[in-house]
This record gives sequence, C-alpha cells and structure tokens, in this order.
Amino acid sequence: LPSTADGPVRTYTIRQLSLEFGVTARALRFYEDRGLLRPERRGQSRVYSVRDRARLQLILRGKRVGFSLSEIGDLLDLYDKDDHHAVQMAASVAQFRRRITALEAQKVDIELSIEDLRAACAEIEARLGEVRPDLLPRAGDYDQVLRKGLEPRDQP
Amino acid sequence: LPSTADGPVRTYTIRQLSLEFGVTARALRFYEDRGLLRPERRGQSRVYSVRDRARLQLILRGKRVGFSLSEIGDLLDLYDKDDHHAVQMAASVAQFRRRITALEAQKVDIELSIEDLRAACAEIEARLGEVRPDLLPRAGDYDQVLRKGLEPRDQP
DNA sequence: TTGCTCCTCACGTCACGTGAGGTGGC
DNA sequence: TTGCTCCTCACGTCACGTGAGGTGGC
Repeated sequence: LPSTADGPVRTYTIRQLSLEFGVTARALRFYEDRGLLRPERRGQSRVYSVRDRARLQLILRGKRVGFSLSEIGDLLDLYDKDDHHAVQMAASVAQFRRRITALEAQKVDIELSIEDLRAACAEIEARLGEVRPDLLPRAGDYDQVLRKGLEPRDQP
Repeated sequence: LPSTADGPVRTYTIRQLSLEFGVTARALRFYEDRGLLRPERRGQSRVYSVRDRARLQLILRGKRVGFSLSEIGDLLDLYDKDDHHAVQMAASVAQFRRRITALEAQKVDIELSIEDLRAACAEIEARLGEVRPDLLPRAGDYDQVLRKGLEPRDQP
C-alpha cells in the first residue's frame, strides 16, 4: 500500500465508491471515459483517491441539479486550472444562476402540466359521469375502476 | 382528390402538420414507426387525415405532460378498442393521476435543486468576498465578472 | 432544367444499462 | 478449484437530429 509520513493514503475501489454514492460501476467508468475522473491503475483495476472521490461528489451534485456531464466537465476543468479558485468560483456562480433560471422555467412547465392534467381529469370525469357513473373512481380506487370497466356490463 | 357527399375530405401533408405543431417531419415519421400514427399513402408520400391530426395533437399533449411514447400509444390503443370510450376514459384518468403524482415529485426535486444552487452561490460568494471582492458580481453582470477574472491582476 | 417537397436508410446524441467473455488474486 | 471483483468491448435504450442520396410532379 502507498503511504506518506501521515500514514497510508486512503484509496477506494470502484465498488466502494459506487456503493457509497448509489451509482453503478459502469457510471464511474463512463465518467472516466468523458474525462471527468482519472483514477490511477493498479494492474488493470482502477484506484480512486480522496480527490477522485471529491470530484465524483461534485459530479453527482451537478447532475442532481440538472447540469450535463460536459457542463460539469467545464466547471471541473476551470477548478483545476485556477490556483486560487477565484475565477472558478465566479464562473460557477454565473453558471449556477443560469441553471437556477432554467430550473425555474422547468418548474413553471411542470405546474402548467399538472394543471393541464387536472383539468383533463375533471373533464373526463364529467363526461364519464353521464355515460357510465359506475366507472367513476371511488376515493382513488382506480384499480377497481379498471377491473370493473373491463367486465361485461349487466344486461337488463 | 378524394371526396364525400360533404365535399372534399380534408387532408394534410407531413410539412403542413409539422409546421402547424412546431415539430419536425422526422418526428412525425418516428411516431409512425412507433405505431402512434398510420397515415395513408399517395404514392410514396404520406397523407394525413383529420383523425391523424387529432391523434398527433393528443401525442404532443401527452409528451408535454411527460408521458413516454409507449404510454401514449397504450392510451391511444385503448381509445380505439373502446367504442363508447368509457373504459378508455376511466383508464386515462387513472394514468393522469399517476402522472400528476410523478410531476409533483419532480417539482419538489426541482425546488430542492434550486435551493441547493442558491445555497452554493451564497457560500461561494462569501468565500469570494474574502479573496477577490473585485470579482463579485455587480447587479447580475456576470459576463463582466468573467472577463475581469481572466485578465491579469494589477501588480502593486 | 431548376426547385420544391417528399422519401428511405443509417449513423449520431445523451447517459448510461446490460450482457458477453475474460483476467487476477485471495 | 470455486468465488469474488475487476476488466474491456459492444450493442440496446429513448426520442429524435442530421446528413446522404434518390424520387416525383409542378
């Protein structure tokens, strides 16, 4: 095991990181392929450092808020090239604000979609009430509704 | 042109529909490939009926609220097989309610992402204020910030 | 003949999922 | 020897985008 004066250097296997962060090993290899991670090798196997782990954490945070991998890559590259991280920080804030704007637009879209679907439900239920009131959902029991709907109706 | 006692039957070319609904011709062909549309042919060319247009409208509405094409296909199939549309209506309401639930979860995710990004911005700006207050954004002028950050600093 | 729209492959994109087939060290 | 983790292809998924190369009718 490699070590320094401070003791052995902490490293991680691909499985350790994938379990810790709840992603697949395939995902980690994919991030490497895209240049976002550069773990060392011990023979064939990948060996991830504490820094790799930190980068992975940033990658996953970025993904969670909707950045593409290439956007995340740009941010990480800036971070590497900028010793005191000042420019990187300013650039990140700018990127983050843009993302916030995009997310707010998405949120509005979702709210409109929900309204749309609610209106559609109401309209359909009104029409259904005229034709087959027996098919109207009772307190959210939609499975019941479907089973009932597919049975033959009682013929008078 | 085909016609009935009511006069000529209204039809549409692929370009007419794509322009009207703001999608590409490729998208319409793709929906056909997935079995969502079945326009007639006049020679090689596709001829869309009023019914095809209505289906397209439903497809696009479904997409807008986040249904996959295969989910939309299931809904449309039900619609075709159910003469009085009663079962189809009940099933749609059930599907729509599920979609609403999913959208509400997505909305919460987005809200959390926005909060996350806002917190990250605040934290970064605080650190930046200590190191390079000159890089702090002035009233949203982030382009300025970036240009400034990439210039060499004045050496005292 | 030129232009326009139409057509059919078929590969590319995004972020991986999912086997297939093989290796290394305990 | 069996088991485990690791590895590298490489094709599949989703909803198309994007040429390439060709046809038909005004």
